[in-house]
Amino acid sequence: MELRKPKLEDVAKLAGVSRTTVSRVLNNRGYIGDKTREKVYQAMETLDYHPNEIARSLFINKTNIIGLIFPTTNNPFYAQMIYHLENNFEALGYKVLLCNSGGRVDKERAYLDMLQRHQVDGIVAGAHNRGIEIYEKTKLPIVSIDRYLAPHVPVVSSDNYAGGILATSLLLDKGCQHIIHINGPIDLETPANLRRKAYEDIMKKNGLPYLTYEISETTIRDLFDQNPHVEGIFASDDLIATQVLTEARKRGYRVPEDLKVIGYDGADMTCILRPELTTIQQPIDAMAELSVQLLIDQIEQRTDQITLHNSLSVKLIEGQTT
Amino acid sequence: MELRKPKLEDVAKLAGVSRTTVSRVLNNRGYIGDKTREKVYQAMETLDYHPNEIARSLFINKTNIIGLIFPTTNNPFYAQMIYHLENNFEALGYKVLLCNSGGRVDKERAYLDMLQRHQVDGIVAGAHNRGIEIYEKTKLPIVSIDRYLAPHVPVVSSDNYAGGILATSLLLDKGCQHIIHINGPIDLETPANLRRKAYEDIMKKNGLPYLTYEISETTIRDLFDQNPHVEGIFASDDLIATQVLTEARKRGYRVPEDLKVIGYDGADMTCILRPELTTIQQPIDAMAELSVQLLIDQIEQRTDQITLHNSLSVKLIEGQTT
DNA sequence: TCCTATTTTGGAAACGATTCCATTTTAATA
DNA sequence: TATTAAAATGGAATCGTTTCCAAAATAGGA
Repeated sequence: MELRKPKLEDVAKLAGVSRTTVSRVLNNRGYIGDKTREKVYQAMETLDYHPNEIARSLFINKTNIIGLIFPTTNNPFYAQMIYHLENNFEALGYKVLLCNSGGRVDKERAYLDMLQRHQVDGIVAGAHNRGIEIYEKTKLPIVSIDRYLAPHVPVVSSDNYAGGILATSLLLDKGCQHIIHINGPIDLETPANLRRKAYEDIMKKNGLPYLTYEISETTIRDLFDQNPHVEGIFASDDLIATQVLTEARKRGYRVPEDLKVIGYDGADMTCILRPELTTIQQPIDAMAELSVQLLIDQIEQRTDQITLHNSLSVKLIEGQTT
Repeated sequence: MELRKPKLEDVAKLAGVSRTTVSRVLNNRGYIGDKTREKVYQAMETLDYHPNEIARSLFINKTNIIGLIFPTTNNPFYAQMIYHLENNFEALGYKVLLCNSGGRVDKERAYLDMLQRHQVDGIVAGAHNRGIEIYEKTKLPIVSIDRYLAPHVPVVSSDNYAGGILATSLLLDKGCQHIIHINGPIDLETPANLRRKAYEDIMKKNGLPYLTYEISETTIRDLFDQNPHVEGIFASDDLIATQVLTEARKRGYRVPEDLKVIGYDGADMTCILRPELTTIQQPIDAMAELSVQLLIDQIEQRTDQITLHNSLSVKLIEGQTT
């Protein structure tokens, strides 16, 4: 009863030709007689034949699959990045295998291993764990988003330092003196570290005290408890900035009169859900596009075209929180 | 110079055993002598051998890959759904191929075809296009999120009708008489239609006029232009609700005094970014988990365990917009 | 009509794993 | 020690394609 999926050989048999001929029709390669081609198409139609891409991949030694490793899709920045990566790859005939590392080193390692076994043609790595040595030794085409992986792996990022300067300067220009920065977890090798450096550099340059909190469950409450007179907060991403806003309103601060807040990322969803938030917007779409380009260049051996460090510029989006 | 990836045969040769033996070590199957196993592990180590999953898949006729078809990852609801789907599948040893249909029928068709060619073990379909006949004829295990696909395809959804009742009732209870509903695009076969039906039913039952707008570029402005005295708005998702809030504030409405707004979905990101929004929360995590369960049941032929219609209950999250 | 170049086709060997079956080696029991 | 069962190993076929090579058919020109 359980009838097998039709294979190329079944098509060949029904059309009365050889496997070779069917393969030629399928791939439009070499010489093919018109009536033969027609017969083959007919046979495919009647059998509802779908070529087995796995068998094909095995032979041609290419899968047209790209691995995407990110901490999570459940975050406006990554969600948008992944969306555009998928779109761009799809347009070029590549499929994407999605891996959520969840910020865990062991998961990232396991995924990396899995992707290699699955013979992916390349990887876009956007997770931020430290100390994964596989990146060093693999010969696989890789592009990294916002993290140094190995000497030969190109990195795509936005200009985090400039973004940090932009954000801090804005708060200073608006008259803030007492400015605090909130950073993501520092054990992750995130680009946020550059944003922080910019903040600290410019505060130093202006002779002002600087203070950086590392985000945790209680960070935001602690910050307000310990610094009731804070005038400006630069959060290293929009989610943190939003939580700051929420807490500030709960405590009766008027924003932007008493307190100014600026975030970072400026993903589409954030801009819709929090249009009033001032933020530094990363060019997510352009970053995705460039990453795809760089990966394809590696896959197709155009290694000469590849610049190792690619930094795209950010943009200030002024809302009503500054 | 360009040295080939080591294959099973290379390992066998180096270890001085047969391919069969190496395969046995690899899969922990059958009898294996201890010293032999050790030799094989050694050889794998020195060669940095990674088994070729493609070749394996071809033989065992299983890929352990699941196709995910959704309109986009760049939306809090889908982003969270995809995140949990991926996590649950990963825990069971499955990988996911991500497909963004972008709401286009032709893309969904193309993806479906691609997934079949790639021999995926199953599909979770969360896109909402009409008239895709492939779902009717394919023998592939499928689970649909929130859409009827074919008689034999199980559907996972939340109780949209109850959600619509809940939302509309709340507005009524809070004293609204003039309540308007905003729906997504009606040419998509979305569950929003049930939410709308609930809204219209209950308004009728209360002898009140009802009015549904279909979302477009200008819908929200039109709505306010044409109904300046609107007291309550029930939006079919949180993004629309947020845009309503933004426009309302721009026009000077006080929320919730002059106007009450309720959304739908209640995704984690939305709750962080818009904590004040009242919404109907779908049990996204549970929906994902159940979908995975239903798909695996099909893949492993436990067809008796499968209920065709699975509706999970929703929850009212009261914020400050009502 | 014959010869050569082009077009059209098919046979068989890959691709890198797994598994069936058979064979050899080792261990256990009488 | 002989006998038998269990443990350990290997050979060859297979999964569904593609491609190399050779052969057959057709067409074109002298």
